[in-house]
Amino acid sequence: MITLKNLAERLNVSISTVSKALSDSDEISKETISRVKKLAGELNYQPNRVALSLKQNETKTIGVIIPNILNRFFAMALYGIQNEATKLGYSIITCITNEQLVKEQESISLLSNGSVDGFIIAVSEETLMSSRIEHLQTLSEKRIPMIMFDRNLNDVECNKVIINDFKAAHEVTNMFINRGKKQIAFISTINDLNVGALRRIGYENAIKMSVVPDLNPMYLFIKKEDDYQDLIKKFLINNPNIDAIIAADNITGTITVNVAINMGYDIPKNINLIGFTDEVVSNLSIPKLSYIDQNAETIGENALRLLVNELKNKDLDNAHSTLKIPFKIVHKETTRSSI
Amino acid sequence: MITLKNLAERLNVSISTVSKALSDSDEISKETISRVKKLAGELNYQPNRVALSLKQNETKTIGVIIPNILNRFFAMALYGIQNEATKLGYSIITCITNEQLVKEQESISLLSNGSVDGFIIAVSEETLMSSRIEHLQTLSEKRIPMIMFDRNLNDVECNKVIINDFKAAHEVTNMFINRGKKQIAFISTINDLNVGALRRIGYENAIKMSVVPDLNPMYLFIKKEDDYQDLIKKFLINNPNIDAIIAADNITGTITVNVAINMGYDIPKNINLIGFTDEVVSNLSIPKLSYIDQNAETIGENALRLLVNELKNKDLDNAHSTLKIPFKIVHKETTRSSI
DNA sequence: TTGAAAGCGCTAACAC
DNA sequence: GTGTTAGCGCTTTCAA
Repeated sequence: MITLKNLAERLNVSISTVSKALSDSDEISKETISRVKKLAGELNYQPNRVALSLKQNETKTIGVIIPNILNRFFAMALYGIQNEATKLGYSIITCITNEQLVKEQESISLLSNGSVDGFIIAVSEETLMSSRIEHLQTLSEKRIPMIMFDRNLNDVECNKVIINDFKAAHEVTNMFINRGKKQIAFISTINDLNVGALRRIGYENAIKMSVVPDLNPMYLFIKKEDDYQDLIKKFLINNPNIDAIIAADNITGTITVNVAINMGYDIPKNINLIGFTDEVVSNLSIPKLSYIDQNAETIGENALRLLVNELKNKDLDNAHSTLKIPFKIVHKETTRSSI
Repeated sequence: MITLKNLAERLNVSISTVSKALSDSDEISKETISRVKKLAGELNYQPNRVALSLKQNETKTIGVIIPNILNRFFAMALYGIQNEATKLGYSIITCITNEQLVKEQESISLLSNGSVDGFIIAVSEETLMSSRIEHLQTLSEKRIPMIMFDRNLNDVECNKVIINDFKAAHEVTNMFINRGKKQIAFISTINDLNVGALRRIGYENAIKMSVVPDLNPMYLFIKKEDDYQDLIKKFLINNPNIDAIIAADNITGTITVNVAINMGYDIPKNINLIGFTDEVVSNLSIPKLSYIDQNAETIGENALRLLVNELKNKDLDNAHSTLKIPFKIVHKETTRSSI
């Protein structure tokens, strides 16, 4: 690793001269500047980031804590965060908590020793369920900025980014009602998560507010360890008149299409279907699954932008708010109007 | 952020005394040690990582460069890397190159200024195709240790981790041959990648070496931008006697099952199918796709372990080698013996 | 048993 | 226009 000192020695000038020359200081003569820059170029000098961080008391690095990288939503959010970070000159240290509170606590504690300037966090399922939030409050106390996204905790004071899950579910439910669907079911593997709950409530609310008579909510709640295909099949057998399904997570929609087709249903003629997922997953079923796009990448980008903003205005003590990113309903084949 | 200096002032001792006390130096009296530790505990002192890094000339951070986080293989590998890193006391800075050479160059250049102690890299498609490897050679010159995995370049001298893709494809092809299959097809969206090529060659080789007469390779090569469902359907129509299929990537296997079922095929009776993918994807089709598990997590873990090993023995100039992680053939429903 | 000082690589206020 | 110095937080050698 080549340092300012190395350059200074070779050029027979002082370290500070080199430093100033490299930053085009007008204290330094044109000639010296070009000599310095020439050598720096030749030797491929790069300022040592660690020394800079120590000096400036900022690392230009952000800690990203996510529960599960195999979940496409988080993977895409991470991609958005990463991209925006690069643009703004930041690096990302990622920690995957695997939905465990302990790992989340460890990661945050590990990184809040000056390793990062701030955090972007989607908390683990365990954290949501247990409401253990001391590790997050510690960050506030230490005045380390943090943004939460997707999995938000009301009791933690910070800026947050989500999509309007309630509205999304509400809207598609109403769409089904307007299409004259009478038995609209709701399938979820994530009822324990707040996003899962919001989607469920949006659905429920639309059903209950409807003026259509005899409209009742129908649920299939699945646990992570269950056999999805099996439970969905049984659910369809037990409820043969279902004519629309909303899948609250990013995978059961696809599985439901496959199961229903396999049972001989004609989709979308017999059943309209929509999931909360994305383009790639949509292509994994025949017919292709319609979906509510959660704009994960946009969520990530916005989370990062908000955080960098906070870092730049650390002195100002702004009030916290929650940014709602618009969702997008993408009609593929499972909601083709059968009229 | 609370520092040694803070502690020293409060305790009316010198900074070095505090430092030594915290590391249980026997130069310091028991009493001082306990006083120091008590206060440090109360104030929740954590040594500043940046200062430590500068002093020790190591960051305990590793740069991980991967092409695409939405690819489950890389996501799982990252998870393995991350986990093992935490165990060994390292952090991970992730860069996603989105399969672009430029981003790969930028990421590496950005991080090779002392930000990380070493790299774990799966190069981008563009890098593979263009064979532009200066940015990787720079790392060797700078003596920054690096491990490559999955996407390996022969011209880059470093330790590498892969699965034996050739053998895996060879083995399943032979399995199909032994089952009496006569028209064994190979579908791939990744023929441009070396893993893709290795799988193809393993398949070809098994076909060619076979003593069964009239056995010929049959290919469907798909481009990323193509409509997968459509091309696969046409392929099946044009080759109605296919009785076995190997899907070289982690997604076309599932799509092929769905397309074939949709066309009225009975699987696995008419066609045996296997993909290079994982458990979760396997569950997205009916019948469930059999697959070759690439042990992505294990690959990641091993890559990290190798790298840390190198970091610990930076002086020793070991020869480089390629570690082959065993694959696992997981028989689900699409290879159920139809006999 | 404790403290002073140097130094990791860098910037910046302040001399000269 | 250039150099000296101090200091970011830490460890470690050497001195007291």
